[in-house]
Amino acid sequence: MVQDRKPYRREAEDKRRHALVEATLALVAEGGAKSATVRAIAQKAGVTAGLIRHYFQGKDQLIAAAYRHLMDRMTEDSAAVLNAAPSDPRARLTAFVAASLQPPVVDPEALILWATFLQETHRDPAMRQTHSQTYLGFRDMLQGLIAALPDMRDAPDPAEPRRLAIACNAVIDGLWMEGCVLPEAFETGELVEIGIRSVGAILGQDLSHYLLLSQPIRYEALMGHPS
Amino acid sequence: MVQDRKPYRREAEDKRRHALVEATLALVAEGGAKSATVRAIAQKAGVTAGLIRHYFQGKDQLIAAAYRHLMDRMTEDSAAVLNAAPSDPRARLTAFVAASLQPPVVDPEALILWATFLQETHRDPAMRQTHSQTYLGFRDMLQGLIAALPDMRDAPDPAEPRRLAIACNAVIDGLWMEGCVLPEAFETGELVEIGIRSVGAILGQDLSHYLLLSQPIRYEALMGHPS
DNA sequence: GTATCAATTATGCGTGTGGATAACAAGGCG
DNA sequence: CGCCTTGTTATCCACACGCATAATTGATAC
Repeated sequence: MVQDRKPYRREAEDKRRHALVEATLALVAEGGAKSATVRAIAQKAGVTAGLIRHYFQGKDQLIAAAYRHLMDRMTEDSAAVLNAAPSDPRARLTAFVAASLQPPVVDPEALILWATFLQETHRDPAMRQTHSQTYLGFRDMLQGLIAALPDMRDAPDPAEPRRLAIACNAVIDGLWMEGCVLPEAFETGELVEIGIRSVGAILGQDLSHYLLLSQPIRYEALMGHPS
Repeated sequence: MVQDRKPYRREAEDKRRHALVEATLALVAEGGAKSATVRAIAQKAGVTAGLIRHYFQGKDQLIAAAYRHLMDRMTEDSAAVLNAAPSDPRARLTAFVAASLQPPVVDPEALILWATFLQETHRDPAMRQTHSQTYLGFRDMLQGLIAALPDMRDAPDPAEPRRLAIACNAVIDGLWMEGCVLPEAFETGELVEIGIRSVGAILGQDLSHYLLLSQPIRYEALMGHPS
């Protein structure tokens, strides 16, 4: 009756928390919220279930941490695009929009993660705040790109840039969403073309010429895939 | 030891199925998918849990029926707008867009329902088909409204109406979404104004003048509220 | 009325869940 | 080398879940 206990290594707190968060994202991405049980998460992270309560107050807190982690990385990657983009404001905006509507970002798993956490937004104030911050951060970034456009100097209404950013953000979100759910319903590059033309129409600019210069950002590494 | 059994009435199959579906939607709307247990659904419908299996093969089938019911009613109400709308194509389109971006339609509960069922879309083929049919139905309706516009006769590309419908649909979806999640982040009428202007910009038309004629559709009665 | 049938309730089962607690061992330190 | 801290495992618990099945009762027909 010799009990062979599972051998283990002691790891740094950061590493363990990170592994648990990644496991949570992976499970939610592949099977929805109901697949992310404490036991499944622990198994995927290579530990036993009890360890979760050693690093998090409960499962809810782990879920919240996973959401925060996901959103932080999305924001980081979005910001990274701006750093690597060319100097022409129109090309930068075009690259940004195009990147958001291509396969790495447009990913069925990404939508599942997003929809899952969005539900919690309604009840959990912390989740709600995370969503709010992330959304506004992304939109502000977009607004900055728009404001840098040459024809945006003479704004009749000071609130105009905000409205334009909201509108362009909506187009991107809507196209991204359907591209994730029904990828087979759109031809390759169709969403990008529609997105660029729509954003251009809203802003009163023709951005089609800058499409060739755009390159996709690596936006999805964080979407439930191990980094 | 007299067992007082719960008194009950025998009801028509339609009525019972409908009550169970409504109870499911209400529970999902207020507490997410995890709140919609068979026992909770039965209690809200005024019956006992066992009855669910008498009318549905299992919980999954009940969920699928609820999703289908929700989408069918959304489509019905959307179509109803077209019947009651004025004859001017621009006014019709404007009324349609405006109705989709106002409080009755823009509703936090609506988003929760939508996001919850959207998750299942990834795994359940029946759910996926329901989504696909509903999305395309809505978009085709929008495309019909766009095609009726006076300036849409001379289309250089036969695929152009489709692209425009996809783009306008995306704007509406994106604005609807954020209006549901962060209602306090937008002023009254702001989303409608942005939506109308954006759709107009995409279509190359100025629809602002027709905004006064628009009236909201009663779109939300189906969103988890008892009809 | 009373027999009949099915709609509905009541009860129980096996499983899996999140959480609590005790036992253990890995690695640092003297 | 041996102790100690604590990261980690192992075990248990109370509960809720979906599902199956038996018992009952409301309505209908004759």
